[in-house]
Amino acid sequence: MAITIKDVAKKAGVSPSTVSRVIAEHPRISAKTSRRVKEVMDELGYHPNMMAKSLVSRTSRTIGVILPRPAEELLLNFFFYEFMRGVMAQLTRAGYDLLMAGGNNEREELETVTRLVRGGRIDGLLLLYSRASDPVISLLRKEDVPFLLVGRSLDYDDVPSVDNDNVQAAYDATKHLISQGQRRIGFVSGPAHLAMTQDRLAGYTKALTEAGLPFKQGWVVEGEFLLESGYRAMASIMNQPEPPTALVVIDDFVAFGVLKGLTELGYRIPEDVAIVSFNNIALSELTMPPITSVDIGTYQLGYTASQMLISTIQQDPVQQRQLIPHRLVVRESSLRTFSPV
Amino acid sequence: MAITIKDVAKKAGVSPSTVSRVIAEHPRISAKTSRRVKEVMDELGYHPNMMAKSLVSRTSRTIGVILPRPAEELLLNFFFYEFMRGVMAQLTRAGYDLLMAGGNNEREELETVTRLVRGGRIDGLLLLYSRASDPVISLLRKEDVPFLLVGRSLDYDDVPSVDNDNVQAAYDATKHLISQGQRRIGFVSGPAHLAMTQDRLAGYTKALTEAGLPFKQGWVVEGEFLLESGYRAMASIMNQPEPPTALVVIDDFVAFGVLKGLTELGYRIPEDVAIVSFNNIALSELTMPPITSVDIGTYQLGYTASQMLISTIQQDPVQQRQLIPHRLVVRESSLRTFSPV
DNA sequence: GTGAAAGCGCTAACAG
DNA sequence: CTGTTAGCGCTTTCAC
Repeated sequence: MAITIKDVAKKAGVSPSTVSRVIAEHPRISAKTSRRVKEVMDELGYHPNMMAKSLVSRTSRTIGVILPRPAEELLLNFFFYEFMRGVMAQLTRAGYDLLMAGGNNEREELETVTRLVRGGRIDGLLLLYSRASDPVISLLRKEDVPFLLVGRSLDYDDVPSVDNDNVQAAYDATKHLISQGQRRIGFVSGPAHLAMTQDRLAGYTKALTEAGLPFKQGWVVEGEFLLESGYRAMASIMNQPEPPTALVVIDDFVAFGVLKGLTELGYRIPEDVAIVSFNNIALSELTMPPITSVDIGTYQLGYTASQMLISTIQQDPVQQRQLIPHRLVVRESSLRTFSPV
Repeated sequence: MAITIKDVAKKAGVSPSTVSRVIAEHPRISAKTSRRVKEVMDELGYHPNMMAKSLVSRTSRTIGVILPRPAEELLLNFFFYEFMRGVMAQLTRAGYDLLMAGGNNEREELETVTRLVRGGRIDGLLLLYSRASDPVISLLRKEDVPFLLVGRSLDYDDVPSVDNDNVQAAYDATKHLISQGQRRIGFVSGPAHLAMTQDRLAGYTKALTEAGLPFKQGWVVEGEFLLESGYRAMASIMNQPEPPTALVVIDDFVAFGVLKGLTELGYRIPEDVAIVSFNNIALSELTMPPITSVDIGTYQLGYTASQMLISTIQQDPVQQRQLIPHRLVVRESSLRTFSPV
């Protein structure tokens, strides 16, 4: 039998309510009593029963995270651990725990969320994706549950979220290529239904337009976040009368495929084709040549996401949408000067 | 105010206990009542309050996972998501939730575990590392909390765990090189204090010995699970009078560095130096050449780990230690025949 | 400043 | 087969 508040009370010669007040740091409690009770708690190794506490307080000091299904985003593979470290760092600081849940399909997912929310297991929810017309978001809004989206909702623009400025990031990446003297710049894209893809494509287009460079439909290939995606894209994109001499690639993972495809086709990087990519995963600097990539601040995304969510839960004022700064990490794959033509 | 068991009871014209019995699928309840109550539950959108349930049942149907600190294992970056998917799949099936916690240092970590265990928040714990003389394990044993280790404990051999047969895996990998005609085989190692490193080194040595091949101290380099580790190792290992013509590398991540180091030194892979590695992360097939790697069944590790832990919690008989099968995925980096010498 | 008592939502004897 | 009753461990009025 675990030690309860009563055991502490008895040994300290006070009432259970006093012990409770000491735990809650109630102001109207004498310093002496407080000290005495704390001593006894230590002696006995007392730890409050969270279930009882939650039952009466109607909060769990726990936030939920739905583990995305693999189909959704393969890039999570390299994103998830770092992101969760950021989340955990903030949660630990704030004294919250994290409950991870999931479902094998949309229906199960919705059921899980309902169960957790209605069952009082979580005080808020962190969402790691942004599908169009997401029933989970509708549910959370209806039930008035605090939640926060990592990314951007395509349906609502008043959804609390933390994100990168993907338009600006792609703009910067493209600008970088332009500053290297590139004029024929293509774009290897991701799934078109993702906000991230749309935003990065927009930034790319914007940079081209501003610089008065041509935008060619044939220079833009849509792909998946898959191993082969970038690889395959090369056959089609480079097999044109006037192929691009530089590529903005949606993600490092895809960029590895691009690199491989180009090499096999006999192109040299960056001499024949320069490459800029996104997400800056640990391996970007290990390829040959190392890939220039936009660091999206994965840890910071997680840290800020949980911070905002907790603020929402505690009804502190928060801005609806926060942007995490990105940073272009220039490596050889994009440098004209690296090997002058 | 959420719907409680009382609301359901009133509307269904029964007592709260009857509703409770219906939820628990108690055998002595009439089919009619059961149906009626379930109808009402659906109508009202009732979901049981988990806190109240846990309080009285003294179980939380939740297992804990301690998020390892980054310093511990960088290879977790590529391991974590896949592993967690396996864990979640099994937990969802079994109707358990997952609580993730962590600490910034050993003391905090121990405190967190104590808090969760004593506070009744978790029924068992999944440990993702195996430090020598781990205070967390001592605590869990003392408190008699079900737990399961992923990997192998260096201190106790009666700790419930799920692991790969790393000796056999390294043996197989080395054997493969030998079958390719390799006779001078080196080993790029990881941190020596890890059981995984020790086991793989043992398997490597065993294969050499069995084949009557020389084991040279200079052909074995210890490293970290770091980007530069494999890269740097090449300078020292290849700079010997008789350098190895094949390498067994502790991890894919390190192997990327090895690949890069060798290429820069002017060696061709696999013609001059053949490579076999471990963990088979998604990028192993994207390098040039693609790397032969031992797949360790990451998803399966997670799935089995939670399965075993749940069995332990439910006091079903479980074997203390379970091994997940590995599988050598042969790619170009190890094939002599690929480009005959 | 502290204690007594009621109750959070649920389960589990004990009756009937 | 079902209802009544008594808590699980904690917080929180309401007294004093």
